[in-house]
Amino acid sequence: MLKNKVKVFRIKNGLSQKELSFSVGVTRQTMSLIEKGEYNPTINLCLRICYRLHKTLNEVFWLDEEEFKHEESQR
Amino acid sequence: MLKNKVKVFRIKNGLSQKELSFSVGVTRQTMSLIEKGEYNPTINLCLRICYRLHKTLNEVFWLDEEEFKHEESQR
DNA sequence: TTCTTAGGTAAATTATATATTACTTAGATA
DNA sequence: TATCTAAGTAATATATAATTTACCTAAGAA
Repeated sequence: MLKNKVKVFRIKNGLSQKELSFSVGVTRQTMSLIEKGEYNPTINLCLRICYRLHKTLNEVFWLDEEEFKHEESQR
Repeated sequence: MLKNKVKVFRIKNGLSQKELSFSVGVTRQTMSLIEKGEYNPTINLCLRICYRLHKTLNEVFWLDEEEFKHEESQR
């Protein structure tokens, strides 16, 4: 399951959904769905969001799934 | 412009396109286009690729654009 | 020669990210 | 009472990520 901290970092940057979404070139509705975790955004958009929030991909997006909690399970 | 090091890390892990793509649940064609930088994959797929290659998002994907080379230009 | 693997690519299709429009609630303010 | 901003959400439409099928080249092995 895809997790993210967009909302937390957006508020820390003093931005509204409207401001952040305009700043990265998407609609407020899209940003709302991303924050709620109901979207699987493209990496390009994720990078634009991260740069705007002065954060890195690793800090903002991650997968929270059993299969990924044990990195050596495959291979 | 979206850049990535998928091909480099895939080879370092001793994987063919076929093996990596099957391992993360996409087709070989999709992986080929991602490696060539002609796709803007979803963050979920990027994360699965990274975990499979034992790398982080920050190590594999980034934007190479003028507007993102100067982080303080906006705001 | 033939056969297999690895990889590039193109066309058509499907799935889904994103946009558009619009309605809603809640809080702050005049 | 308005009126404004912020945010959630739903329906429909559009753009594009990803699939499917198929063809190609190159290299190595039988």
